[in-house]
Amino acid sequence: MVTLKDVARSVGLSVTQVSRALNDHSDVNEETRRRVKDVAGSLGYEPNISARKLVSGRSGIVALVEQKYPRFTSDFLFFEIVAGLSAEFSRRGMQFVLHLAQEDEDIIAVYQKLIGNGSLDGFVLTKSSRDDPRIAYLKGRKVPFVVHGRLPERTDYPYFDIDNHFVAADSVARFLALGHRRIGLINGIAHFTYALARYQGYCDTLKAAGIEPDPRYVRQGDMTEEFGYRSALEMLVGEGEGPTALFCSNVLIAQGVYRALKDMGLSVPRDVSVIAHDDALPNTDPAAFEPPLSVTYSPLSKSWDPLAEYLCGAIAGKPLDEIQEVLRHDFIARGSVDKARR
Amino acid sequence: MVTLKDVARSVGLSVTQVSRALNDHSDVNEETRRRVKDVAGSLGYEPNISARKLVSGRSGIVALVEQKYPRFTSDFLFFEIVAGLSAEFSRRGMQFVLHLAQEDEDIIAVYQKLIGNGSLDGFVLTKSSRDDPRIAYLKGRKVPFVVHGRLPERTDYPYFDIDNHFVAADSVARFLALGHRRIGLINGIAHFTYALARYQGYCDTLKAAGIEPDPRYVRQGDMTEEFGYRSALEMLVGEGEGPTALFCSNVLIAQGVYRALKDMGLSVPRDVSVIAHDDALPNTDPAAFEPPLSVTYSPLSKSWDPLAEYLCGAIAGKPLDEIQEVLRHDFIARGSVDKARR
DNA sequence: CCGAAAATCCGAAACGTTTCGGAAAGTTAA
DNA sequence: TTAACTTTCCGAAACGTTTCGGATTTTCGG
Repeated sequence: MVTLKDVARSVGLSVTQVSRALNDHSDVNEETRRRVKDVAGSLGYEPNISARKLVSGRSGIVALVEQKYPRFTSDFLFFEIVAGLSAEFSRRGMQFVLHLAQEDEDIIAVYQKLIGNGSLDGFVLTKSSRDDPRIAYLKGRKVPFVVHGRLPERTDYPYFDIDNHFVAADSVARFLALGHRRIGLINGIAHFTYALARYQGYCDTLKAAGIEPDPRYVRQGDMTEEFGYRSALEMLVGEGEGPTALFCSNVLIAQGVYRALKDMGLSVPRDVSVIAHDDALPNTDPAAFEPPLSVTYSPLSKSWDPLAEYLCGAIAGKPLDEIQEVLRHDFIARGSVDKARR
Repeated sequence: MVTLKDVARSVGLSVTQVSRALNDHSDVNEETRRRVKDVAGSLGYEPNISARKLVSGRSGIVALVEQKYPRFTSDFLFFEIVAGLSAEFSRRGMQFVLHLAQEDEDIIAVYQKLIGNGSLDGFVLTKSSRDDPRIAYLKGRKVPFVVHGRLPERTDYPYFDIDNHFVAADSVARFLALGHRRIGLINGIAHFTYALARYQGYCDTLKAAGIEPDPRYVRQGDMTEEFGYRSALEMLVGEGEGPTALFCSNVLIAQGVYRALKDMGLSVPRDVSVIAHDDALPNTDPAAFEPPLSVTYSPLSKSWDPLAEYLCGAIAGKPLDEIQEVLRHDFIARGSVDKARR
């Protein structure tokens, strides 16, 4: 292994000055700096992260901790996250690693251990849930982190999120404007913050229009095609009148909804109008739907850059208001929404 | 952060002795060891891995380095690997992390950097390919690693592999025994060692039976359902006689083959016999095929334990012959194979 | 040409752990 | 009682880096 000492000897300087040169400190001659970097490069020097972390507290490594769950290995959304974040941190000269915790482990204990280990600079948290214990814990230990999502009850930490309340509110408002009164919601699992916010947006907008949300028109669960199919079937098959408009929390659900409607001989948008939220994931193209699906559009892939940026900011000690952001979606009108007929 | 010094002060011993107690060295009183561990536990002490690695060379962290590729986020096989390895290393008190390299990075440079960083104890390599440059490099730098697979031309490193030559040879031999002469192979991408070995097994067995392998009956590519479908179609639709038996390198391919045969009005096993290799991945159950699919059975999930074990062995400096293994598959006969009729 | 300021450099300490060599106390054999 | 072990402990050095404080040289205004 080639160390600072080797470089120093080879370039005829002290270890101190070599370190300062490589780290772009101010008091080193420009010509010297160049020479040092050249020599270090040709020697194949790589700073020993353990040593660096030990003395400076910085390792340049951040982690995403994920706990295994049953659907884990088929959750391609998750790997989209890993790939995206990895690229962004890499671009910033940092290392991003995935630490997979076991199903039976206490997640807080895992963080505790990793922090105690002292080789990470910070964490990215995804899938924030109501009363997320991780946030309270990390905040308490003063470890830098950034959250993909945000909690309704506290926001004193770095985060990047889309305006999920508005995602649902916007869609519902559009339905209302077209005369729909029986509007349904097929949402994600209730304890995730994004699902919660969408549910709130859904309820608030209906209430503001003088409509009491009807629990028969609301389903919350795993956002799969199958779940969308089942939910739509249940809502429309039961006695009483089914919804004339449906908001789906992702495109997969909408896929299931389309299939269910087809199976029942109903048509989009004549019988039922549909809007879905589109994360712009690969393998799902709402424009290819028949008819093309109108969406609230907010590519997940736009999150990786700010998430990385804000975590780096948090590590660098930036003030909170510079490392928080809520983004609004775009609405893309296609052919799946029409005025109410029933 | 609570350090060894804190524990030492709290328990009234020297830092040295506390360290030795926690690491189960011999020259510490049993009663003392217990006391030390109690105190360390109640103080929430976690050894600082950076410091440990610096002095002892051991961090307890191993990594899997994967380079991004187009299908990455939908490659659930890969995440099966990550999940499996993670669990096994965790069980051994080690940490397993995933480092995702970018598409445009030179993979050797990535390893070079990670090694220079000096915070990892070793690597797991998957998807070994012909003349895999990673193996030569790691071997040269004397960094511990274990390979999932093995190279035909060199085997002087720790590995775990199944007998891929025999996987194909066994299947082909069974076809031959039933009178088949025109036997096809739908394989994985040619430069991966497992695909290469299976191709060899396929050719060798045919030749031993006096049959010259016919390139029209061989396809090598991405192991997807689509690829299986296309390949079967091409082989059977072209002029001349198509194969009467097909060996598929995984169950997805076989799925495609079944669909192609159905589309062409051919039946399994009357018109074409089919055997596939079954890694026993979730979401694919060969017994549920119509007719049930006969397979060479070798669950991928059995690899994680030996891979972890052998990498730990390599780190501990065990001799090579204790950390190499080639496993043979089981053949499971179901309803997709019959004697040749054409 | 002098003194001060700026530019450039360096030695030594520190981070938290493991380990080497040895010390002190207790035990056993003669 | 003494010599030789055993058992149990400890001080100090080392790993490779960053950083604090100061030292040395160069530059420049007057």
